[in-house]
Amino acid sequence: MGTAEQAGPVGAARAGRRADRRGEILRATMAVIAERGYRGASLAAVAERVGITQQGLLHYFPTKEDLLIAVLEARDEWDTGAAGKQATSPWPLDLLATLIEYNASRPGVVQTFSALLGESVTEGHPAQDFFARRYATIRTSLTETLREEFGDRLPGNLTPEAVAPLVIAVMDGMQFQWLLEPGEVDMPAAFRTLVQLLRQAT
Amino acid sequence: MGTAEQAGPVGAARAGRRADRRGEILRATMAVIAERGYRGASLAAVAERVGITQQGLLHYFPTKEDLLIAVLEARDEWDTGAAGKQATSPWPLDLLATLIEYNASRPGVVQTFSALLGESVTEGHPAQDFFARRYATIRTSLTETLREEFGDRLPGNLTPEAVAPLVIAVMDGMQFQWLLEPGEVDMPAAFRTLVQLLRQAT
DNA sequence: ATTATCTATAGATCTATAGATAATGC
DNA sequence: ATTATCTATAGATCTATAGATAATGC
Repeated sequence: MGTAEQAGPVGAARAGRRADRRGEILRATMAVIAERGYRGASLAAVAERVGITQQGLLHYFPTKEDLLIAVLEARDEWDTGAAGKQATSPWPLDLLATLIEYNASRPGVVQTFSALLGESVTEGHPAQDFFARRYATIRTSLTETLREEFGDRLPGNLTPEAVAPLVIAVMDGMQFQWLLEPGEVDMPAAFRTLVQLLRQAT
Repeated sequence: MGTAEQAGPVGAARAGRRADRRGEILRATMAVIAERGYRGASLAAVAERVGITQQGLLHYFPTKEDLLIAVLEARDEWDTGAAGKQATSPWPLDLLATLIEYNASRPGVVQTFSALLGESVTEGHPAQDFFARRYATIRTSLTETLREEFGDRLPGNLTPEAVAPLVIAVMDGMQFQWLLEPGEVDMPAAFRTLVQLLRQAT
């Protein structure tokens, strides 16, 4: 969902006031989550950033959890949108490398989702489902990618199924090292290193 | 946990009542952090688990942050202790694989530190230094390990320096996938897959 | 009318301080 | 004496509900 446009006035006013405000709130929420995590993010802090009161914010998102859900949905749309309009089409490794370079230029977004990922392993966290589903989807898609590029066997006689979770782990794990010591690690280079490791002759 | 030995009889009472109590508190703290993260962990929840009041707890650790620091110090000791008494001696890859198998049998501990790692990327989190230092140390040590096993060049003509961060990223990243979907991923197997990838002939 | 915000506030928590009381160790 | 805990409480927050008021769209 997300696009709740009653909009559709005369010309076509992009998204409507309400949708604009919602977008503004979502961006503020992501920023506050990056700074303090979801549990540490207060509605008041988000509202202040938008320039309204905490109660005004609840007019758009009735509960704090609704706000988080909306952030996760926006991410879902971004993911599938960036995947070239087809949620199912697997990304070639080189395109993934490009995505990682893009991420490296947006530390704020990386921080928001790394913080959420970390929190999501705690009991009853509302983002648990999101990340579990996301991993399942990405593992499947990446397995397909690897099979297309390498066939049924990769170097070391490994299967695409076995290697896919590794590739994902490298992407996630590097984000933490990079966020903590941006000067010490080169996230895109690390991914290229992995690709090089995979592509060498058997 | 569970064993709350006030033991310490005549002979030489291993650690003393106070030290026992502190240990008990630290274990309770780790459990609560695993459930709710550090920011979400309340002193009252930790105290309740120990069976004292929140004010009683502050007798042992004057502030909440002191409590976290103590948990991180305990982890530091565990790390260097497990490293065979020598903080500097690098672990061979096969020993690392064993460590990961051990971790796979202790989801609680993994969850505590994964949650902390995630939180640590948020602004001013008190565990930031701990994880930054830890990564720096592990990267150095693992680089040495790789150099000992492979020399200056790994498959794909890669350097030990370039590969070390990857290996760490795999370990961290796999923990998140495993915590979120324990049935779907095999953490020790993933690490063995990585080792296999590294060890194949060039 | 509907939508966007605001003021007021209830009801929970949370961390930390102050000071009392009971138990333990010399 | 020192150590372990407790009761009482200050002072901040936090989320969410209730209800008023102003602005916008037909």
